[in-house]
Order: sequence, then C-alpha cells, then structure tokens
Amino acid sequence: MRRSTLKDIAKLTGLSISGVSRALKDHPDIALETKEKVKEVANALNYHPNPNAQFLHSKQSKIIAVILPEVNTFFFPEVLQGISSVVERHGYFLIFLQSDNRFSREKELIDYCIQMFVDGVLISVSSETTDLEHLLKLQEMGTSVIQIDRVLSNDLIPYLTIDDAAASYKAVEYLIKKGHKHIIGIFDDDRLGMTNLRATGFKNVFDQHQIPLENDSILVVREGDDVEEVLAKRLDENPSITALFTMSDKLLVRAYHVIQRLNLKVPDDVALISISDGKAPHYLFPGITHIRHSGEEVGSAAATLLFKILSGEAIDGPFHEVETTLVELGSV
Amino acid sequence: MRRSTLKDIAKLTGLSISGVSRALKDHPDIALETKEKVKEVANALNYHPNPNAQFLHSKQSKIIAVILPEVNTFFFPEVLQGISSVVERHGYFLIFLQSDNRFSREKELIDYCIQMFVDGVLISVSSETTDLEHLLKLQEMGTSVIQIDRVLSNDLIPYLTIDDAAASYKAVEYLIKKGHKHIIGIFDDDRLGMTNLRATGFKNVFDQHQIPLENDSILVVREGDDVEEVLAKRLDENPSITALFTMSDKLLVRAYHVIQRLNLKVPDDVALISISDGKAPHYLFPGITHIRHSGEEVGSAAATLLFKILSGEAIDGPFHEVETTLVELGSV
DNA sequence: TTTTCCACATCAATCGTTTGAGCAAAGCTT
DNA sequence: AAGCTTTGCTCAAACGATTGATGTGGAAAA
Repeated sequence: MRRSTLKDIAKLTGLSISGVSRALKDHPDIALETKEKVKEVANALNYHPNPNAQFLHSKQSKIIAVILPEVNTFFFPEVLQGISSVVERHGYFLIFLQSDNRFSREKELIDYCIQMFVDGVLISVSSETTDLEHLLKLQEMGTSVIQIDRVLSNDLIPYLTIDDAAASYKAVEYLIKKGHKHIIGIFDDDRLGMTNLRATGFKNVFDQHQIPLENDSILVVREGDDVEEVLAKRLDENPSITALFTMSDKLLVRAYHVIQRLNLKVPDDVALISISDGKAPHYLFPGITHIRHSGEEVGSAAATLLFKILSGEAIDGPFHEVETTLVELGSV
Repeated sequence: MRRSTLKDIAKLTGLSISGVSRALKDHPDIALETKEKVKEVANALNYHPNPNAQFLHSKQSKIIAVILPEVNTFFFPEVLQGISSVVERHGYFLIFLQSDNRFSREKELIDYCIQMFVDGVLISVSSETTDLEHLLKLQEMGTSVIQIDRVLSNDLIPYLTIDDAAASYKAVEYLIKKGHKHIIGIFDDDRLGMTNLRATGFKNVFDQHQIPLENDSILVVREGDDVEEVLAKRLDENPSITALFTMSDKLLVRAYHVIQRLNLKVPDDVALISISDGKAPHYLFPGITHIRHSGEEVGSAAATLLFKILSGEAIDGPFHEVETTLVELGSV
C-alpha cells in the first residue's frame, strides 16, 4: 500500500497541488466547498503529509534528543518518562541516546545530534565529562541544550537539578522532630558537587536546631570503600546512635544490609531515612521513609524549560531546580 | 551558524552540486584530485548531509519506534537499553513512545508511526489490548512490527519473549537439588498466558523428579488478593514448607515482607527464589537467588530480529524466545 | 583528417510540501 | 461602462540530496 501525496489528491479533485495544500490548511483563499471536498478525499486516501518533506522545507526537525549515561538504574527511567510525556504533548519526537557513561561516546552522540538537525537536546553528562566544549558547539549550531541532574555548572548552558540541600535538610529535620539526636549521615564521594550540597543541608539542620554535630556523624564513602565494615563498627561502638540518613538509594541498600546483618530492627533499634527515587524503599521491610526526588518531575520540568527556550521565551539564569517530597513508610 | 550544503561546497570548489555529491560518495566518475579537494572543503565547512533531504529522496526514515506501556517499572528500562544499542549500531534512530498502558493511546501512537513513516516498530502491547488490528494496519503500510515480552500471539506478527516455562523450571529444579521438597509457588493472575507457562514449568519439575505435588503448593494471586495473609497462614499451618518460589519481582517483594513480619530467617527458616529482572534481589537481605530474565537481552534480540526482517532475510515462524540465567545470591 | 572512445563533469528531474506572486472571472463602485 | 476590489485558484521556485541522461574536450585509433 503506497502512501498518498498531495499529488494524488490533486488528481482526484481536479485541483492543483498547491490548491490542495492550502485547502487542507484552511487557507482563506480556498472556497469552503472546495475545502470540504478536498478533506473528504484526503480522508478517503488516508493522507498524511510527509514529515520529511515538511521538515526539509521548514528547516526544523521537531526532534528532541535525550542523552543519558544509562537507563537501567534508578531514576533515569523516570526522567525519560517525564520528558517523553512533555515532548509528545508538544508534538515533537523524542530520540533516545545512551552515552554508556563514556565521554568519547557522548561526543559522538552530540555530533549525531548535529547531523540530525535536532531542535533540542536534554543531557545528563557522563561521569567522565569535565568540559562542555561539545555542548557549546552544539549550541552554536542553533540547538538548544539543557543539562539534567548530573550537571556541570556553566553560565551558558542551563541546567536543572533537585534542590539537594533542601532534600537532606528535610530528611534530617524529620528525624530530629521525631526525637532523634544522634544521627549518622552517609554520603557518596565528596568530589561530587551534589554530595557537598547534601552534606550542607545535613549540617544546617543541626545549626538551626542548635544541636551539636558530633564529628564522626558524617561518613563519606568513596568508590571501593567498605562502608559495611565502617558502619558496623561505628554502630557497635556508639550505641547512642538512633538514626541513619543516607544520601542515595545505593547507600540506603548498603546500610540496610549492615543493619540486617547486625540483627538490628528498623525502626526500633535504629531509624532509617534516605533520599531516594522511591523504588527501593518499598522493597525493603519495613518500607523506608524517604525524601523522594521524582525523576518524572525532573524530566518534565527540564523538557518544559526546553520548550520555553525553543519558543523564544526568556529564562532567568542558568540554574533551575525542582522540589522534593517526604514519603513516610515507617522506618523512623 | 548556518549549516553548509552541497551548494556551498559547489560554490567554493567551482564544481556543480551533483559533482560535489558524487565526489563525497567516491563515485568513479570523479577524478581523484577533485575528490580530495571536495572532501577537504566539506570538512572545513563541517558539512553533513541533510537527513531530511536524503530520506525524502530514499523514501525511508531510518527510524525505529519503540512503544512500551511504561518505562518506570522493572524490566522495561533494560529492554529499552538493549534495543537502543542495537538500533544505534545499525545507524538507525530510535524514537521512544509510551502507551501508558492504554489501548486508545496505543492506537494513536501507531497512527503516529504511520505518519512518521517509521521503518520498524517494536511494541509491548498495553494490558488493555485484545486485538491487533492496528498492528496489522501498520504492517500493511509497509512497516515491520515485532511484539516484545507482553504479547498477543498472532501468526502474522512476530513476537519475542523469554522462555517462561524453562525459567520457572530452572528455579524450582534448583530448589529441589538443594534438598527442598515442600515448596510453595506463588503466581500472578492466571488469566495471563505468561502465568500458565510459568506454572507449567513449576509443575513439570515435580513430574520429572517424581516428587508428589501437594495441591496447596500453588498460590495464585489476582489483583486485590491479600497474598500477605494467605501466605502467612499457609506458612504457619504447614511448617514442613522450606522454600518459596515467586514468579515475579512484585510477588517476591510481597513474600519477603511476609517472611520478615513472621520473623523468619532467609534462608535458614525458609528459602526464597524468584524470576526477576535482577534489581530487587540485590536490595533485599540476604540477596535473593533468582532466574534473571534480562531485559537487555530481550531488547537486543528483538531489535536484531527486526533488522533481519528489514534486510529482507526470512525468519522462521512468528515465535522467538531468549534464554534466562540462574543468579545465586544466598537466599537458598 | 576523421572517427571512436573514455574520463570527467554538468543538466535536469525527482522526492513531497510550502508559499509568494500572478491571473482570470466575478462582484462592486461611481 | 470603465475601473476597482475580491474571490478562488494556478504557477513556479524553494528546501537539499540523488541519479539517469547528456555533453565536452582530448587522446588514441583508423
């Protein structure tokens, strides 16, 4: 079955091609009667304009590309979902690309976007990425770019993340309100900007509530560190500790394993709270109270921001963030 | 910065547009020297052919669409990852669409694919989908279609799933080899084809090993059923039960919660094995031994199959499946 | 010298849609 | 009735790349 074109309709109606094109677009130059006839025929032929021809003419692709380091872990699938819904609502297409967390691949994909004439790119940079030359080049080619979640701050390229400091602040404040005073905060590699923000939020709670922060309250976990052992030891030596805060799902699961191994009960022996995308907390028993950073919201907010830019609207400053919410599941 | 075209190169080299086109494509009609000059200029201008113009001419889009019910749950993100890598390797684009598990939306998306002239579609049908008219229509328009994982069997539309019966067979056989005899199998809604296949695998193990299958060994969980209570009761009344098999991650987590609540220890009091996409088993303590059905493999196998069809190769029969593997994590 | 052949390039049509410009016929004004 | 506008349409160029047909100049062959 061949797809019908304007030409086919023109032949059947006796009109010219341009006449048909205008009729279908409700151009005022065309008589009402003619329009109806044309539309009828178009329907009968199951006509759809050829997007390639349209894009060739309009010089835009109506394509948004998403570049993510991966999609098989926490969080990113939700981000994709959020982006996808907004992009479809705007009548754009979404092409999805994975950098596999490699900078070289990321650059290839950016070149690919340039070739494809994509109108916009949403990217979460790979962990190897340290400069944004490739993104700047893309911008110069007229493509709008927004960074999501894993970002390198740069005045020229807008980025959108969750409010990291606020997230950990909320979590720890909740613990304190529930009467906990001796809390250990467990953090990822402190070379990441995100870690420092979350640690700041953690400390701020103690300041605000004028509770002294013991100096072994913060546990930083670098790649390869044996958190399990360190944490077990600390819990053992310091029985006054009644609560744990973890800054990510990965750390939550590891902390949970330690607690189980020590035969401690949650929340009776030790309370547990985390920043999380909201999956793991439901798997564990009891469910883990957490600060949910919704990937979906991040995705849709980023996409919305992108369309603002595409429509020519001004955005204020490169930095944008989305709120997080507390989900109580009984681990505190 | 405007993108350069063949015309620009033609102007700079003094050649005609068609000469440039042929030079870049290493056409034998063009002198070697000329080719080199053209390529140099093309490089300097950072020339890339306009894909819309190419596709308009070649009448194909080089686009593969993936339609998934959702992407925020188990399994599907991995499927997407698997598809994505294969599609990119073939130099095609991947557009990603979500049906939100609604049949009406699914039909819209199919129309969308028709409009977009996509070359191929990989689809996991929504849970509301009961007939495949829309997919057949798409096929008639010349688009190749393959169903993944959640499928409706149909002789005209190829589909690819995991080997469900083999997966549960492997799991339960493993339990039996470890000395378990009294096993409860927990299954989803038995109106799903997948459930019956997995239940068959479960039963076959007992047949093969000539172990009697008690008639309360199978627990079917329909939407809204309170598995927690039923399972707790059964474990309580029947202390000879030493192992549990769950056919999905969702059931695994629920069973795990029951076990925790009853204060039983895994694996000492009760062993636990599941069919899983491999995420949840790592979160729980101890890690849950499982039969991993890799979404990535399903995705890449489906995409590979699609490209076989696109290249005109014959495929034998509509039904295709991928193997699963046992992952031992210490819950048995 | 004329014919033949080849290497190298150009011409022009094509893919399907959009859009400014042009044009005939009908309707309106004075 | 002559001049003007309006209505309703067609023409043709353009978007950028591809490709079959065609042309040209020179060298070799006759």
